[in-house]
Amino acid sequence: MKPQKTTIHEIAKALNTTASTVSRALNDHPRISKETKKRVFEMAEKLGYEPNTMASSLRRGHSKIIGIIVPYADRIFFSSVIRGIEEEVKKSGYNVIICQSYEKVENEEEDVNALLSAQVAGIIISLSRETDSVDHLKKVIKKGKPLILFDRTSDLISTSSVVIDDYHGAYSAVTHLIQNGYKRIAFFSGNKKVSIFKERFRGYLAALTDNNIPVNNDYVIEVPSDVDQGKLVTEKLMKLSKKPDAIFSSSDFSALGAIKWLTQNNYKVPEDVGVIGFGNDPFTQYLEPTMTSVDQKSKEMGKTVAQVFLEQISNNQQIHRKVLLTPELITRASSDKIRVKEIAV
Amino acid sequence: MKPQKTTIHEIAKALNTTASTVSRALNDHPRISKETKKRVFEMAEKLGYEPNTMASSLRRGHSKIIGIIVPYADRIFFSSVIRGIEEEVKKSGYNVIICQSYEKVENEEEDVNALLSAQVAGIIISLSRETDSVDHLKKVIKKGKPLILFDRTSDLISTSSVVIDDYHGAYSAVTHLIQNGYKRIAFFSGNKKVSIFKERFRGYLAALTDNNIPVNNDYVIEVPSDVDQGKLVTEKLMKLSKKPDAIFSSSDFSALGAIKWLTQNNYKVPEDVGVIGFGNDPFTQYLEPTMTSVDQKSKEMGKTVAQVFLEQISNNQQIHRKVLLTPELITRASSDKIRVKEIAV
DNA sequence: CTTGTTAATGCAATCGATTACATTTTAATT
DNA sequence: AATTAAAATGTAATCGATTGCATTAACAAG
Repeated sequence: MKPQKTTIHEIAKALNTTASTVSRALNDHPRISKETKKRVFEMAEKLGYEPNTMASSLRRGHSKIIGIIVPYADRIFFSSVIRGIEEEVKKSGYNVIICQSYEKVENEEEDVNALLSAQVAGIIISLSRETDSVDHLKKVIKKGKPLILFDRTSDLISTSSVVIDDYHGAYSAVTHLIQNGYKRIAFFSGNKKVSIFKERFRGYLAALTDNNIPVNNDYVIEVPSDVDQGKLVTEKLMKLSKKPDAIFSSSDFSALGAIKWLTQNNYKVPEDVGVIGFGNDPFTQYLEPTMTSVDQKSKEMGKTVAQVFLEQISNNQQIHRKVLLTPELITRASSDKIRVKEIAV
Repeated sequence: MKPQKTTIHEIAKALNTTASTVSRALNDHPRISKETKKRVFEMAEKLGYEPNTMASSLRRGHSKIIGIIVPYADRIFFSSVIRGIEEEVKKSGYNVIICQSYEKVENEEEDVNALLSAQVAGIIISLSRETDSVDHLKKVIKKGKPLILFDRTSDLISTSSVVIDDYHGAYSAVTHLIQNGYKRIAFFSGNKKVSIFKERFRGYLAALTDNNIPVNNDYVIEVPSDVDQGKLVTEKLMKLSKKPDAIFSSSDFSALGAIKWLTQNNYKVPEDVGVIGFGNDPFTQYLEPTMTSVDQKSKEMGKTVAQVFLEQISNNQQIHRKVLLTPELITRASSDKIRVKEIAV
């Protein structure tokens, strides 16, 4: 009852030839005659041969498996990127191993080690929030394997990366608010030490400046990505003598908190206060009002990451590519003062 | 600049011993002296040794990688199960490879083959909608490897599975509606050929019957899991001479459609019509009103699947376990007529 | 001092496939 | 028919770790 396995040796024996010939035939080696190839394939089929990729990887020195490390696999952004990667690399015969860091560097290190031990072809990673040392990543490069960072990157290491243009995303969101007649625009920032939030802040400032709107420091607040925190901060903002008339948030969740607090306190969104989030989480389209948000192009990001990886693999030199994807502002009701006005007229 | 690699042979050479001793020392073999072990570990550390799990898997005949096949990796239910699995099996040193079937049997077959070729330790799968033949799954069992189905299972194959008790989930949802005073309860079903929807329908019927509420066939409708379809069907329902006063939907999305249509047409939820969805998608908690839904225990399901897998691996016999998880009704505003009344008083 | 016993280590085959380097076969040329 | 080039296949080492079966060393008992 033991699982019988067919190897190239059985095929060889059955055909009265050798494993090397069988191997070459299966790999369509030019030095093997057409008839032999045909016989080999037929016998392989007949014996139910299934290649052992592990053995071949061991010999070849590299597998067709890519390691992906993300903080959490069930966050829509990450799962969407993962989907994009898998979809793309599958075409070239690669599979993906998923590891989760749970936002801990230690886990990241362990994962990198496990993946390298498993002889992955390369590693794709979105760093945990607390990752400040990158020695474990350097190890990947030292082994001569492609390392690609996405979304959460680091300046401490020189390698390929794919991120969205956070500056541009913020800039276009704020510009959109201004064009819709909002003037006192607050900004919910994430931790400004993190590059993506730094960039979004820069975009916010630039949009204001370019439109000759003075920056009000009371309007710039660090808010964790969380509904309740969003509510809290909104409440504080709306107690200012000079209330903001719009909020641009670095996170969909704190933006949601803002909308919730505002509507519960009889402010109308978008008429009284416009709101824009960041991330374009699926829930944004189901809210009332529907929420304008900056889409992070997660699937496209996955696809791009995959392409960079494949490119890196084929020219096996360590060429570092930095790809900047342009995020897309998805305009919905929460920021659309103009249309609301028109309809009212 | 080639990536230098340390193998047990280098360690052996450095210590003037042999690879077998090193191997045994690293694996804490009882026949190796304490001093030797210590020397080996120190040298391994010094030389930056990293095991090649591929080589060891090849020799041992099995790897520490589990294959997971799901229709789409970015659906919250699946990504959540995946997270649960990864979290659990990581403790035992396993990694997971993710494959997507995109709801196609052909892809499923290809994935199974690729995974088997990669010598995975076992396969965990949620079937694609159209999977009616299961030969590719039988192959897994024939190879003597654990096969575990979750959520979307099949009667055509005898193996372990983990699903939620859909009957119970529906039963408790409908009972909850009845207890809240609703009497004319409509049911949005999925395709009733699919077992999970069949079960939910059974639960719906049983709850009505047990409470002496007659079943009205006009109230039972097949609706694709889709917001717009939900709206459409709701409109039809509300045009009946005897309008329903509650809707229990097999899907959060069609339930959302119902809520949207109702509120847009001046029906109050939950006062005029109660609504309950199925799935407890994250968006349900952000709606206005927040939506009651049956939680599918996705993370727990992942954890359970992982445990069944590990159990199967250790007693390497093919014991088939069928686990039925109890879903949880998450009551929120959309079905809570009573509380709304009390607050009004 | 020989024999027996146990502990510690070494030897060599093995997992399944690949590949550099022969060797043999076939076909072409003189 | 002999020579030679080209085509097809075979031999054996290799990838890195594991493991059954010796072998050696150390020590105790007779």
